[in-house]
Amino acid sequence: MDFEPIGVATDLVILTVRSGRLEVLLVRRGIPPYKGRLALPGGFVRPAEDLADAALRELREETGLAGERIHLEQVATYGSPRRDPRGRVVSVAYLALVPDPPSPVAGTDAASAGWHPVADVDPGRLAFDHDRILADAVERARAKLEYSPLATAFCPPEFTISELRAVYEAVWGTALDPRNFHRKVTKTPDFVFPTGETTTRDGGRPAQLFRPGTARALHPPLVR
Amino acid sequence: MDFEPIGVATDLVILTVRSGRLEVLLVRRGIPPYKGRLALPGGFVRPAEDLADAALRELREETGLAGERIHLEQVATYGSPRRDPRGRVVSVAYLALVPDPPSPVAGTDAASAGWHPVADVDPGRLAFDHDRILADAVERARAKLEYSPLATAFCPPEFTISELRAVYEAVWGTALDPRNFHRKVTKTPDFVFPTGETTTRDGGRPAQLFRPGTARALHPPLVR
DNA sequence: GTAATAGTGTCTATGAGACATTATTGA
DNA sequence: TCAATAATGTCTCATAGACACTATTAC
Repeated sequence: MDFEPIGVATDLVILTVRSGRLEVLLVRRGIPPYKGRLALPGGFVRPAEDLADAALRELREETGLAGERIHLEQVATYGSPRRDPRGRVVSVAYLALVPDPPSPVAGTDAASAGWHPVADVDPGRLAFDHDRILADAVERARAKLEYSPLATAFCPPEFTISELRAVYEAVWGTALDPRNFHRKVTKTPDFVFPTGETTTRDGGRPAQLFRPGTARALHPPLVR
Repeated sequence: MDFEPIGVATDLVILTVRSGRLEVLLVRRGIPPYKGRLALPGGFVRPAEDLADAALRELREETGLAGERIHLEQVATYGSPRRDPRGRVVSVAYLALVPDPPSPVAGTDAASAGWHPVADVDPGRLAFDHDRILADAVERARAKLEYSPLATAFCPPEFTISELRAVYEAVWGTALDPRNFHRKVTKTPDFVFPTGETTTRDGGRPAQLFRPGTARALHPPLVR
């Protein structure tokens, strides 16, 4: 077979919502190139490893989270010849959404990993082309909230409509009308299912608890 | 740098609309594996070549079309360890939309390349995992017609509203009301711009000619 | 009681779909 | 004349957004 070997890596954009803000997991690089700079977690794909498995492995190494409660999807592949000064590396970027509070960051790179508000990540501060990758992944997440039940991936297994709304407000950066939001979510078929339980953890009148529904797309979509 | 070399290729899903049908360009493989089977055009990325440039090069080799009038976008990357029996190959799939009638298929692989109605491509007939790649790309095209002005990429430089509607009907496989379609398209800001010219090539009363507008997204979206 | 949040009801403007009607060409 | 397609207008129903109002807890 006639081909030039190229390094294939995966980079992860791991997002969560904490205290009303959209945050991303970044690691501080301990070795050149870009030593000392913040970067997305990632690494090379192993010889017999599927791309998604490589992303899941990185996710586990960085957060200690296993796959069940995690939404993981491919975003895009970045392959400019000069994106890595060490040589030709093509990187497949994945987007992961984890509930708040995520398991404490643990694993081999634990010391250098931490959560950063997406709004505080200045352009040009990240290593490689990770600014672009982060921007593309965040835009993907924002767009998918409209027509998919993705927002529940940011929530604990059981959540209130208010908590779900807080996810939308954090990701979109806009305020939503609580009453219209409640009506739209509960009227969208199979978006969320009531558990029958209630909670007062948000204060005020007890709120119904819901679990993620079976819908894979929202009809009609929620609009920004 | 510590990585296992992996072959990186691009595969193209080149779509057009001909005589009211959505068609895809396929090549018949002359060598193993999958000798004699239909496949998407594609090839390995060169050492100093960007991914999109590799896709453009393949497009030019297969269709003789240069880049200006062509819509090209990345769809997804496929990297199952066993997707190519010859060894580990990761393929970045691109979607290309070309106007009808496209330039005659020419180039090195000309003899084996031809247009096939997407509806006639039976599952399991294509080489490698190209069935899946084709399905993903077609679904991407269908979805993007709703909220982007992408359909104009299937049209000649100047087109009528009827011709644009024929694109939607071919890609979506549904009939649309000509009157409501006309109203929605012409009312969507910057979707299409009138040239001031008319044509009678579709028969009947002369129709205004339009060029693609400057909009990058449609507000509101056209719905299927 | 007050404060806070949950949840329901109502009004209105907008937009989508159905479809009538008129306009302009070729044969 | 008729046939064909283009383009505009009208009607109705559904829904999104604004917001009044009631419900249920903690203090």
